[in-house]
Amino acid sequence: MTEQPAQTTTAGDPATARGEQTRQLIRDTAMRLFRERGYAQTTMRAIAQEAGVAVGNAYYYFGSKDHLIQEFYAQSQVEHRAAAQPVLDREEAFGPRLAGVLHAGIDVLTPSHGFAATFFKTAAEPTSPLSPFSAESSGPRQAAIDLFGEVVSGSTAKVDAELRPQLPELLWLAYMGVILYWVHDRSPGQTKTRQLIDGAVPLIDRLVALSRLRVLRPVTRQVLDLIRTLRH
Amino acid sequence: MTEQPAQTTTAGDPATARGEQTRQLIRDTAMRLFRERGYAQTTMRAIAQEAGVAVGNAYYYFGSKDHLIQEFYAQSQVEHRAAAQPVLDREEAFGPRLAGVLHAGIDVLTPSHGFAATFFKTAAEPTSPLSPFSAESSGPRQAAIDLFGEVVSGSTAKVDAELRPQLPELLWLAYMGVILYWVHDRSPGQTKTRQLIDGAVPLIDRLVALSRLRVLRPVTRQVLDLIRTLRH
DNA sequence: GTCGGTAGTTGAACACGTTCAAGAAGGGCG
DNA sequence: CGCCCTTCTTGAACGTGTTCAACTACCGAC
Repeated sequence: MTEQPAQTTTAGDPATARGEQTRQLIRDTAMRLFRERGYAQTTMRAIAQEAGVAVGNAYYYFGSKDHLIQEFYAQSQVEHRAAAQPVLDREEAFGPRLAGVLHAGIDVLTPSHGFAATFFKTAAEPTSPLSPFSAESSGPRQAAIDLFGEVVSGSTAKVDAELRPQLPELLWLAYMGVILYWVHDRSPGQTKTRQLIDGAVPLIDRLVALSRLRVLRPVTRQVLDLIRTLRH
Repeated sequence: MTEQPAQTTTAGDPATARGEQTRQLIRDTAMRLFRERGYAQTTMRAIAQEAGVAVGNAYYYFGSKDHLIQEFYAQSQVEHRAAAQPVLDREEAFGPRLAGVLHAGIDVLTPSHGFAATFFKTAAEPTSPLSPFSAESSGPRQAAIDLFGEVVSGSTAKVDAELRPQLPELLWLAYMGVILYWVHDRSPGQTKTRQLIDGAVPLIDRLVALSRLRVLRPVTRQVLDLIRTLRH
């Protein structure tokens, strides 16, 4: 129990929060138990007990059990960004960049497939702050969209001028689609999801290239108008 | 309490189930309360009390609170089929048929938008029997796919021979996408969803027509191969 | 040092979904 | 009528997520 002997503000940490250690302790314990037992099988009492705090204390830092998921969400986004860096440094063509970033996302999530699947249920609820479309998720979401922005901007691909500003968000949406498939993917090692990425990327690549063609201009515009309308 | 005076096997009903009345009573009560208060706010105790039975009795007929949703699911499918009939009788062209059937689906769901939204959360969980992709849902799902089969088969559209067998399921998938959007649609009267349908149908229509073009044949095949791979 | 206020912590209590052992109701058969 | 078996029904009890009034630890101000 009595660890952290003198506290001494572990150097560098701003004086912001006294209970920051507790917060991280609870978060890390929860993540570990989620991975070990799954989301539903991990009780708040178990988290509290393993972390050595009272159950009410967990609720001081996290509004609900679901909010612990958001923590996972944010953490995964950061890991995804890091895992994508080598790809962004190495690749120049649009297709390989996109494929690399998508694969990197799945790489990061793979160890959590078992419990991440069940948690996406909560993310799907529109009213939940956990929804990837919700205001509460706007931080990680924007970071993810920016990542796909880098996929485009750093590439040699020539993109239709009207499509360009929408493309990062569209790619993020495609990524959400990949994750939705991944969540339901019961093939060993989620091989099918990898096939989905490798199959879909060339199509997206071709589609993006085609969007500049004179003859397809009306269709491109029609699609973009529709998307603009549907955004809130 | 003491209604249904003599029982007398209300003529026509097969002698199958003694408690069929109770089952329907619980189901109807649950649906009403879901609509009135929302899913989360409706407790099993409330359902039982309003139906005039014990709480355990509800569990005799429905494995869980979630299973009551499946009842709603099946019921909606039947209503959708009925609402689509006039469209299928009236329209001949592929586009209007598809648009009509999609609109009919949303028509049926609209009164339940408030609570249906929150329930789709459960449907999104892959391990749940409620998932539209699950084995338990295969009945309603196949019925829905067949409905889109009628959209195609009854139309004057000429469809690529390779695409033809996959098309009904693809259209159903698109319908699932529409519902996903509808669930998140907070515009008054879900107007945006209607715009989505009206905007997407011409695109789908055009895409289906284009699939027959010689030059696009490789792409069509590539897409179809991918889809075949990804199906389980 | 002590006072006061904020931040952090506690665990009992609540409402909920769900389970289950016990019983009641119904009907076929001798 | 009495028996037995299946179907149906009951409500108390369990484990869960969550709340909250009370308490403690810390820290700056005087």
